[in-house]
Amino acid sequence: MSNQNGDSLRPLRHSAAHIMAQAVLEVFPDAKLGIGPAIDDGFYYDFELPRPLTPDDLPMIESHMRASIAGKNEFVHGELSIEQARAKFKEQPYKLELVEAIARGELGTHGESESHPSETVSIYSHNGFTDLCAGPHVEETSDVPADAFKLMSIAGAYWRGDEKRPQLTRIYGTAWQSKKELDDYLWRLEEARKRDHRKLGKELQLFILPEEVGQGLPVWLPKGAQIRKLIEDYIYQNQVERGYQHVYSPHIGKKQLWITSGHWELYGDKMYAPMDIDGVEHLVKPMNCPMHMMVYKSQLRSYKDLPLRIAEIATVYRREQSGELTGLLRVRMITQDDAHIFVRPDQIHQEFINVIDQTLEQFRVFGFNDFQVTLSVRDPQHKEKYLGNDEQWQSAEQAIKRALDERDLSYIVEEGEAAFYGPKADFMIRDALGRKWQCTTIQVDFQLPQRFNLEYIDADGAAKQPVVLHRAPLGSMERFFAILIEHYAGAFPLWLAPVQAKIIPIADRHYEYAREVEKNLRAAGMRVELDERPERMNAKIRDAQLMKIPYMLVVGDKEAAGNAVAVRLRTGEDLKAMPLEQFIAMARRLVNAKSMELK
RNA sequence: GCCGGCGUAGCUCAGUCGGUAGAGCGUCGCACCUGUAAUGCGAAUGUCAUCAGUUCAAUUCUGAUCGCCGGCUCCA
Repeated sequence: MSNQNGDSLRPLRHSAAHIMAQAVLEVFPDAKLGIGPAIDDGFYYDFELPRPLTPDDLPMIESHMRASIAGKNEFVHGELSIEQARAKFKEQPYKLELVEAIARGELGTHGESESHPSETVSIYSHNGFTDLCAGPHVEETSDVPADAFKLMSIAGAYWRGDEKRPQLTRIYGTAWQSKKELDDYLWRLEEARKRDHRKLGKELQLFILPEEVGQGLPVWLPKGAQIRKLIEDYIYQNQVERGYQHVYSPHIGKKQLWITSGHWELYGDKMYAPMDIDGVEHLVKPMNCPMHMMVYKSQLRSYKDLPLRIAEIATVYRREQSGELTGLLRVRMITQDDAHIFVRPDQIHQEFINVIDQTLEQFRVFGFNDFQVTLSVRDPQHKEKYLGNDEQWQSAEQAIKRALDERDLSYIVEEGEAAFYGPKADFMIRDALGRKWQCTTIQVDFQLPQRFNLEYIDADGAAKQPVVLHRAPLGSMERFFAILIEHYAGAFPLWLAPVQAKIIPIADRHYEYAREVEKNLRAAGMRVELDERPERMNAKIRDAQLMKIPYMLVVGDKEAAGNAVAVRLRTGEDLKAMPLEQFIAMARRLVNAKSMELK
């Protein structure tokens, strides 16, 4: 979770990490130290320990930390030559590795982002403990308030993020200026957990992930499926208005399709094992690209046909690592709002703008205004890793940059993060717990047109190669739905609410009128349910409230007499009785406007 | 996949220092007929994740398996 204090809290968190490292060394004198940076909401430190750590060990480490804090020891900054550092950290193999990396210029030496070979390393010492550290730190240990830090969890983390290196024990902690800030932070975490899509998905009966079906394979329950259908209908309509043509394609196909596309070689390990069908290997489709290439090739294309926009809300299957699966955010069945746009090189820029506009429009409709854009470009040092010539890359990267600039989007450029087939722009959204997830991707592709021999006949009569734009504005239905649930905390706007209104008769004698109301609202296109359980009105209101249903329509003697409904909003507001026709008109207006409001 | 934690009724959870388990909600039945967040009474409900081992006896101890949760880029 980011916050404005992030930077000012860095020294405090850095120091807390150091105090923790010393505490761990007091408990485990043989521990080997990895790294211990300050992070968004706290700090961590990686250790190689003689035995596995359990959460029960944390209070003991915390109490060592408190003792250290009470000692009021100064943090002293120093510099060592590489030689001195090698001697100083000779018992600490991980630190030594970092010293060598700094000497070679693979790591920044003083916190700067660029790195270059260095003659010296920066160190900090307190109370006889010296650590390799760029800093900054607080003045003394007691500047870390003893009641404003907490060790949160233990995790495994590969040394320098590399699966092939040893796995160290990571201890996560959080640290703040005051106990109140810590309590606020813990409270925010608690609130975030309340809107976790996995919890709400269960409570609101939106989806399940049955063990019997398999990991990462969701089953959408009626209410969740209703919402998804509404999202898909919106996407479909929006795309038709923007000149897209929708297609359907098979869920399996010959393996050769993905060999041709190059995906098999790169992502073969993430695909489900090929199946033999009459002696020919087939794959469950891991991406749609080849299918849409077939659509393009189904006839000879003219330059006048471009851009040709081929869309499909299509499900693909990918074998994501089991440990990476998270609710609906990371699944093995992925339904993309996919499309491939075939353009002439001179159309890349305009079409990129079109897709950006489409993405922003769609996000806005769903109530999102806060995301982070990254532009992934080629690593200029290793141009050989990418397909396509300099001119193509430069013009494509420039086209994307100009498009982002023209739409006033700030973005981070990530060199070397481009796909091998072309540059891309990604949009990230945060979930309730502050984790960032990629939704949108817009990619330029020079490779597929070549691999599939795509052509169009240009104005001069010559056959030329189109460029393909891959794009998925919302990303996947699964991930987007998860983020949507958390964004609204389950209280969906009227146009998306699976049940828009609950009809609540007060007594048995009102059932007949209640059924009439139900019939009229259904006829008016509303999604309504009638609560006919033998419960009291109060209980029915409570249950509708817990299901976050936008409207509760109470009907009793008065309403039956006046062909009315008493409208209660899920916000608790009472709109009092109004004629049924008036309620329908209000709801219809709000749905058509895709409004977030309920009145 | 790897490290750590967890796995008890549909849901949320308690419990058994080894003697085959309980609450609330939900479900079902009966009564109540109610005006804006839980009416009362009664009933049913579990291979205590799975499989093996130790034991007279395992839901409890041990091991394996499956699943879930947190973590595995963020500048020593």
